Amino acid sequence: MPDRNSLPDLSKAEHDILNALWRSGAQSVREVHDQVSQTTGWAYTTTKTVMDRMAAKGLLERRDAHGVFVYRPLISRPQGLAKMVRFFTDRVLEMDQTSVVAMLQGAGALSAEEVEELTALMQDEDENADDAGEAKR
Amino acid sequence: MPDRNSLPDLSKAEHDILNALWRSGAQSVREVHDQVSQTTGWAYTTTKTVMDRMAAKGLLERRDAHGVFVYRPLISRPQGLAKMVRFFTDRVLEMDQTSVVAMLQGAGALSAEEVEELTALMQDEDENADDAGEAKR
DNA sequence: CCGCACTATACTACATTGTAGTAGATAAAC
DNA sequence: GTTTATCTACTACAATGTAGTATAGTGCGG
Repeated sequence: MPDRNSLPDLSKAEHDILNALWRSGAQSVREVHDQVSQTTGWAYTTTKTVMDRMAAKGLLERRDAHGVFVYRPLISRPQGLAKMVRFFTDRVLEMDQTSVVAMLQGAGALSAEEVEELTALMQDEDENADDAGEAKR
Repeated sequence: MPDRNSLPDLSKAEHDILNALWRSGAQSVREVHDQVSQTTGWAYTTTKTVMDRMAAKGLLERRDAHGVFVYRPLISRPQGLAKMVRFFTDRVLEMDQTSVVAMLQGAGALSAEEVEELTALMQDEDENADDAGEAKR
């Protein structure tokens, strides 16, 4: 498997960027910015900075398309969601994740395949027993 | 109303601390640390630093109890949850919040009163029309 | 009584993230 | 070709994540 292992722990800003990319595919900073600025209110350079840092970290792939850089997400939505859903259920709500996943499915927030992938990922993590203290990121 | 207005935007670490306090009431750094370190793996001083910063920001009240400082949360769980649930539904999942709130209720993650308070808070925010661009924090 | 060990508290430190401004390079428009 | 709009790169600074070190009480073994 090419994936190092252990999903990335995404920040809020990173989620916003990824959402735009997951929604509409690979895009330039400008295109992403036009989407996220609506909800975030960010300056254009903020979007740019976050995206570049993400590319540097290997979260996005940056490619020159006729003079302009286009960014492509290197992780799938379920992969990105896993940690966040995990944090949300375990640490914010202190509840079992099954209800949440069930809800996602019911509400149509994720496609059937996405739900399946997400479920598998979260299960993996359980097995990896990433209990406290070890291996931060 | 004593509350300035607009709920705080809590970080993940802050949520962890607050959860311990909401769960077991006002506690010393040591007591909180014994709880959160299990899931976070933090060093004692990390817990301390975060809690002190929260006190400085007015999220916690710090009081000397016979030589040891005891911290008390200054916001309720629904207040703390509001922004996070909001972010989660709007930005991470891009879905309507009603399903989420319904699920919280169903799964017993929140008490009936908490759900009610949370619902009211999120509604307020909607009305306050805190749309993009203005008044960050 | 006195110094030692333990704990609490305070200060300092350094990396990452949040959020952006400014300068230089290009390309498009006159 | 000079001006103008973009894109990209570099820089900046505050907040957060994560902790180490230094100092001050405090109770214990002697």
